[in-house]
This record gives sequence, C-alpha cells and structure tokens, in this order.
Amino acid sequence: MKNLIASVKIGITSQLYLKDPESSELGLKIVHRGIDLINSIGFEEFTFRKLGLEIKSPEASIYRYFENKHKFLLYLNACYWGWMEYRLLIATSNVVSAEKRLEKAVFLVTEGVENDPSFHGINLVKLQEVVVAEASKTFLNRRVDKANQDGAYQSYKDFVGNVASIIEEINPNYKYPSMLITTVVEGAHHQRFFAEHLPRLTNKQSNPHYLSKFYMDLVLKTIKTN
Amino acid sequence: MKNLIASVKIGITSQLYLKDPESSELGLKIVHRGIDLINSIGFEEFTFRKLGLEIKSPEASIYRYFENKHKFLLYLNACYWGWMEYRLLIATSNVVSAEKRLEKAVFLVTEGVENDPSFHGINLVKLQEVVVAEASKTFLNRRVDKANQDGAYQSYKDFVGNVASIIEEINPNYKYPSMLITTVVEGAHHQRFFAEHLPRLTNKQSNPHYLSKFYMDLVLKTIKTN
DNA sequence: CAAATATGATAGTAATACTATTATTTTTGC
DNA sequence: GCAAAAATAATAGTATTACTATCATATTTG
Repeated sequence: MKNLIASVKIGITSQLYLKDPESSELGLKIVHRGIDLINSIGFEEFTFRKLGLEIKSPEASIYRYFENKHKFLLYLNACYWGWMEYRLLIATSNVVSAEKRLEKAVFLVTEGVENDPSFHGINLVKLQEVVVAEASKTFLNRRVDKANQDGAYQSYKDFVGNVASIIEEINPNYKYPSMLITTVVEGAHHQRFFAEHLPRLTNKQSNPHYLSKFYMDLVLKTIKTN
Repeated sequence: MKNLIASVKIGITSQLYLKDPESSELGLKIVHRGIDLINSIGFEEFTFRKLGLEIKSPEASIYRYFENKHKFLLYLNACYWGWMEYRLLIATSNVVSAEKRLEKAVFLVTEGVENDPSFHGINLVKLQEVVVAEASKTFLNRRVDKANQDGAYQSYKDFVGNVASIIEEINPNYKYPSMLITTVVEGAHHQRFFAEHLPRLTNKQSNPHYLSKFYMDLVLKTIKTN
C-alpha cells in the first residue's frame, strides 16, 4: 500500500512554477521547508530570504523555482487539493451508496489529517494547517483571474465537481451543490481557526469529530427534498 | 428618519487607532478615501503612501491616525460590523416572530446593501465590497490574538451573539448557533467573490436573491428539530 | 570529457513600512 | 484678538522586502 501511495503523482500546472520543484533536491527542500516556515511564522512574515537562510541556499536560487511567494502559496494549495482529490478517489471508490460517499467527502474536508510522511516527503499535517490558515489568500486578491487562467485552482474545482456529482446523485433537483460544498470547505477551515483564536465565533465541542458532525448534519438536511 | 440615522454613533475600540479619525476632517478623509482606494486596488496594493497622494496629505499624517494598514483594515471591519449591529437592531425590533427576525438577519448578511450615503459619509456599498474581499485577512494572521484582546472583533462577535440568541429562541436544543452563523457570513462573502471570479465553485442564479434564499433554506433546515 | 545546466556568492535597485524633525497652519481658551 | 497648544505639511531618513543581475563554481549528461 505504501508503495502505491508513493507512486502517485499529482498534476500541478507548470504555470505555477519556473522550474519543477519535484525535479531536484533543492526544489524539494524549498517545498518541504517552505511549508514548515509558513506554518511557523505565517504567510505575511514568510519571505524567500528567510527560507533561503533556513535551507542555506541563496534567496536567488529560490526565485529560480518560484516567481514570488504568492505563486509559491498557490503551488502549495494546488498540492493540497491534488492530494485531497486522490484521497477522495480512494475513499469513495467501490462505495455503492451515494450517502456514504458524501459522508466520506465531508469527513475528508472537515477532519484533521493524520500524518502520512510517505506522501512525497511532505508533512501533510503542516500543509493542512497552512491551507486552513492561508488558502483564502490564494484567491482573495487582484491576481485571482490570472491565477485562475493559469489553472491554479483546477484541483480544488475538480474536487468540488466530484462531490457535487455525489450530491446530484442523491438529489438531482438540488440547485446549489457547488455552493454547498465550498460553504462547507471554507466554513470548516474558518471554524478550526475560530476554535483556536476566536472561540465566541464558533461552538467548539469536546467531541473530536464535532466539526464533521455539524457539517454532515447541515449538508444532509439541506439537500433533502421536501 | 435620515436625522435619526445620522446621529447614531458606532462604538469602536480606541485600540484600533492612534487618533480618532472621526474627530477631524483629515481623519474622515483618510477613512472615506481609504475605503475607495482599497476597493479600487485591493488591500495588498494599498499603501499609506498611495492614500497620502490621493488625499494630498503626507504619508506621515496618516500614521498619526493609524499605526499601520492592518489596523486600518481592522478599523474598517469594526465600522462595518458596528453598522450591521445597528441594522440588525432596526430590522428586528418590534418583530415578534423569531423566524421572521432570523430571516431578517440572514438577509442582512447575504444581500448587498443599497447605498445610504448619509451614514457618516461612508460609501457603504464600497465598504461592504471591501469587507467581502478583505475581511478574512483581519483574522487570518499572527496578530489575531492581540487584535482580539484589543477588541477588534467585538461588533462582529456581538452581531453573531445576537443572531445566535434568535436561533436559540427557535430551537433551544441546537448546539451550534454561532458556528452556523459564521458559516453563513463567511460563506456568503466567499460565494459573492466566487460568483465573480471562480464561477465553478458556486452556483450563481439569475434571481438576484439566490444567495439569501440558499442560506435561509440551509439555516432553517439545519436548526429544525427532528 | 566537454558542454550544458544548476547552484552559490555577491551585489544592486525600487518600493514598502515605517520614524524623526522642523516649519507652518489651524484651533482654542482667555 | 492673541498667545499657546495642537494639528498638519514638508522633508528626510532607515531597515526590510521583493525582486534582478552577474559571475564563479559545482554537477549532470550526452
């Protein structure tokens, strides 16, 4: 099983990088340590200069892989959603019941990941933390249309499209499947953040699965015909 | 009615500014033109230097009102939620039915505002656009805990608390009122943004009220006991 | 093993995010 | 109506950021 996972290659548009970071040791170091660094100091404080000091390579070398830190974040985001697409595929294949598949999908986007360090050597727990805290910044800016043209959000769109089809299978008349899914995804990210920093904006429970319970309940009731 | 509205003063913690911008012509100009400028170029591109050029005052003068552009955004966000609290009060007072009050609340956070230029001279349409596109950045950063201590999110919390009480009135057993409300608020903002830039992540409809319909339906079904 | 390619070392630039100083207005309290 | 206080303008300066450029030195590869 491990070998199977290790051999999966996630498709990320070449528009997001100048040189494929998976093609060299330095590139991999940039991605791995970049995730660590953003996770520890936050995207605003993160600079290529600081990352260069971390990996003991000059700033200029990092610029040979990524145009700027915004594209680097787009790249990490695309990694995350590529991996999520893959997880969705694994979790839902051979599952006959559409409800069960939907439940798996909601679980995937609302629960924290357990670390699986064999996936391209990436610390997935930290990558998810980065996505939870920073992903909104990938689109809430003036470069969004250009990034979209470049295919930056392809994996996320595909993921949403896949879950939308499950919803359509359950209720073909439901008009807002994609809206519902992105409401859940972005909502779950924000709620995790609120639970840690702005507790009055959420309702954290002791049950470790309260987030997926909340959103699963919300989704099922919402798509029900009546 | 206009006079009544004009006399409402919104409480914003003095921790967000160095000098109250409502206390002088220059301060008002900073806020009014600052909203315009962020709205037109986006928060990342926005600088006090550019705003200074716009209002023909030196950058240093703006720094006497706000420590930095992040605090300026926190201030604008607090304005918005202060105003929303006020709107909620107006919209729900003397409404007996809790369902009707909830409907008004959901409508407030999901529908675009009509311009009401008499409210402190602020362009509320633009302020809302700024909040939709930039508000996530007020909390998704490492200063969030400090900002929270400073009371930056007080009005937003109060707004959420007020709507949560309505939900508790309708269903006292519902465990996640605040989560549900912030899911709707942040969700509605993102959906508006998606409709314009990433249409595949949403389901825009021709009906101008589709957003409030979607979220109202979602909220009512979710809090229903069964 | 030469040629191509990748990386390192170093330097440099324009813009950003401020802070400081002093001069000039404007406001205010008597 | 005027002096003192406060606010603003004008200007300059600093450290950091976000890059770009150049050249030397490794490393890979055909």
